[in-house]
Amino acid sequence: MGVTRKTRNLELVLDAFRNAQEALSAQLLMERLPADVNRSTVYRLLDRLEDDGVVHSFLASENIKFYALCKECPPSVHVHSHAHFQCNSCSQVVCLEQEVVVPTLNQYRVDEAQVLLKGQCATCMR
Amino acid sequence: MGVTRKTRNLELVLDAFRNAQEALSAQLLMERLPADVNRSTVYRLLDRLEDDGVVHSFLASENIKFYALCKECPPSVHVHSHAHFQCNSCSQVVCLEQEVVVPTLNQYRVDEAQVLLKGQCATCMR
DNA sequence: TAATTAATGCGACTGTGTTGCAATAATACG
DNA sequence: CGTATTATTGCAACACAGTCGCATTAATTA
Repeated sequence: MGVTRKTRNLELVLDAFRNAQEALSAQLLMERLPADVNRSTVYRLLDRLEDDGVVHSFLASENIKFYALCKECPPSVHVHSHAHFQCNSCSQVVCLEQEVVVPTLNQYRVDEAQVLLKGQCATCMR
Repeated sequence: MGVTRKTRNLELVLDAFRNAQEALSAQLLMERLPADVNRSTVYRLLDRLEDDGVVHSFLASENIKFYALCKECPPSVHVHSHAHFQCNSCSQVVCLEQEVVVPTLNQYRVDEAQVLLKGQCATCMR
């Protein structure tokens, strides 16, 4: 079950995502929120927002879960096979536009694909 | 720096991987080792084996790192863009043969691609 | 065989994320 | 508006993967 009540914390989290160009981990998100927002609350909000299809999540380096707003995802076909890029130097994560061609497998039914590309971002390359 | 000495624990770990059809997390690996093999030792062996290019690692669900033997990877071009599949029901992880077509990006230099496909394996589908 | 040093075991410690529970506050309804 | 309902919150404790320092053990070297 997802978000049903409009609370201060919910608004703060949504604003943080709207203002962010990149994907955010719970940790990064909390750094952008007032210090008095509870850690558990943040995790619970992220869960609910994901249930509602408002954000999607994926794992990046160091076993850190990142979240980003779902922009052009048709909620019906909510598969998220688009790729994410993480810079090995600054650790920043961005959502890419590209959909990834998921190989067809005859032994498995693929419901979801997580693609994380890693390398150097433009800023860290120069 | 990687593995240099041939120890009992090293042999046990390598045997476990050779006998496994699927990829193993540190946890799963430890279940297949004698109980007296220390947890830290397992993690350190995995690190060394990865440094040496003997195994490769990737993240699966629940923030768990999985490891598998590198079979046909040319050590020179050690990029590991091949996909992995994880069953949402039994959580088993396998290495797939398929290489994934990595999209070319002009703003980023991609050094590595991690592709995790999720769904149902043949056993869990019936 | 002795010296060197990689590997190990242990225990304590991170850091991410979860949970139970009581208190608080957003909504629904009269 | 005032009250009842219940979603949300804060807190503290917890779970778990993985790391680290350090003293001990054991594989290799000479």
